[in-house]
Amino acid sequence: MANRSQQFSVAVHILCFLEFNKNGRTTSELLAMSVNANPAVIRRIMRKLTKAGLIASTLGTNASITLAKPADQITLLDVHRATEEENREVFIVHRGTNPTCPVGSKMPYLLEEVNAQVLTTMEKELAGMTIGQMVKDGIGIG
Amino acid sequence: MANRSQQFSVAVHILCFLEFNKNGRTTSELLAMSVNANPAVIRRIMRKLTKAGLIASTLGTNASITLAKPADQITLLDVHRATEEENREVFIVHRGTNPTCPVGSKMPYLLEEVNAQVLTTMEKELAGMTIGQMVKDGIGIG
DNA sequence: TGTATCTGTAACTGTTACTATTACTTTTAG
DNA sequence: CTAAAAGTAATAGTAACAGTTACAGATACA
Repeated sequence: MANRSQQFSVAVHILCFLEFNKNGRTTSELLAMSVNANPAVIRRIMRKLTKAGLIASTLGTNASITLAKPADQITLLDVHRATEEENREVFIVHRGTNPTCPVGSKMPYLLEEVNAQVLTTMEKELAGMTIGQMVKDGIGIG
Repeated sequence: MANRSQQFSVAVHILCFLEFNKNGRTTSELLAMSVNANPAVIRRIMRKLTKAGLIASTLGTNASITLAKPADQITLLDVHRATEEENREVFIVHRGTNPTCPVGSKMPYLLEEVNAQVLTTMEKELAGMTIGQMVKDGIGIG
């Protein structure tokens, strides 16, 4: 498949952590410890989640990070779109084909069609899963 | 998504070309011209397709490459499994999480479950598409 | 039987995209 | 005013892939 980033994984992790720890204060450093990554990496992904309206954060000494809406209303499709917006390919469509060849000239279009179909199916699947479910079923209410 | 390789794309291209040109002789150099890539790249992918029983090739002066079975019986799932066998992740599962954290210790397993579900759905979709269809509908019989 | 052609394969290089890291700015509670 | 934490940018390190070169192995054909 097409993208080699763990941003989706880490984003789901962040959101699950926020739900799990909703009664405590969560900082990027705390998240970094749970994910086992650099705080700057966490903040880089947070930026996307904030832009997508999934989390909110405050600044200053007692700064904290929280979910921007109930965990049951955050689907994995929301997370996927937030982190992989630029990358809409399930597999990389090779576009540098030979335009003078009857096959080569049509392949990119055909592959784009295949990709679109698969992506749609995949997104439908992701839309049925929520952060709330994952925490309830997989981690338990903290 | 998880893999940044165009091998699936090129593999589909190769198979479509073989079906389209089934009355002519196809060489790796001809394929390389259509794909617009180095013949060695073509042969690298051919190796996987041969191993998967999708194509057959002969050696020597009049060597040629052919489909090993009717194009209607080659699904995109076959192609996907042939090229992405080692890469069973739709997104990269981050496994280096903190094992002493109640969230971090469970995330890899939870993400693997999500991945398995999405992958299954995706594979079902790919199983419904064949090389035969693509050539018939998208390129036309040569 | 020798030679040309083409696949099979291995090794190396270049490129690209991602994570890790560092450092600095901005904001806000006390 | 100071400390703590998010926001952000720039750089370095790393890993995976495509591109390339080179050569070995097989076979048709003269």
